[in-house]
Amino acid sequence: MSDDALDHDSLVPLYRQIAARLIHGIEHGDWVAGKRIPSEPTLTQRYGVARETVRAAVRHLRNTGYVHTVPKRGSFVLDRTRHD
Amino acid sequence: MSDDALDHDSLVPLYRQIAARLIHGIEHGDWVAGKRIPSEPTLTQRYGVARETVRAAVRHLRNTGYVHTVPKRGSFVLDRTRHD
DNA sequence: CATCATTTGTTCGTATGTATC
DNA sequence: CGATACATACGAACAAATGAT
Repeated sequence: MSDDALDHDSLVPLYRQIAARLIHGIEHGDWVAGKRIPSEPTLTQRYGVARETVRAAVRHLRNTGYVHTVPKRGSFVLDRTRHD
Repeated sequence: MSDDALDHDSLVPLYRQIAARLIHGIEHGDWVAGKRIPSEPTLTQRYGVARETVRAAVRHLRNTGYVHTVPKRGSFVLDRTRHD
């Protein structure tokens, strides 16, 4: 499930690569609407990057309407059915 | 209160323009001795510049004795009354 | 009710690479 | 070349709310 290693030499920033994997996972149904995506520490460890990088990725998901973040709770997948 | 947009075409570097605004704010009493000036992220957003640029501005304030910076806490206005 | 682990928020320090003037 | 500026990324530390036990 998109668990290939990140390409540290790519022109695509790490945070974008991670965002792409998360989006893929969401659209693939790994996490459905209302469910929480992995926490920052979890993603940090999974991808072997700094927390800031993970946060940038999640921020991207938030900005693109894939998730909403609840402080101290996590980021939850949004229902995109009405976002066409 | 010095909230005009920065002049990206000026001969005066952006970090100096930001420093000037901060100094103006300090001397104007926006932040008194002991109080913290806005954080780097806040200033970054407020002025629409890179963090490095903000850091250069704050470094200038530090070098000129306006503030002292505490790692992970912020930059605090110094009491300049006895610096004549 | 108290305690503890989890989780996101915030903040400064540092480094690298790129681009421009 | 040096100064300025942006983007990305890692590190470290503490705060504060939440939820489970």
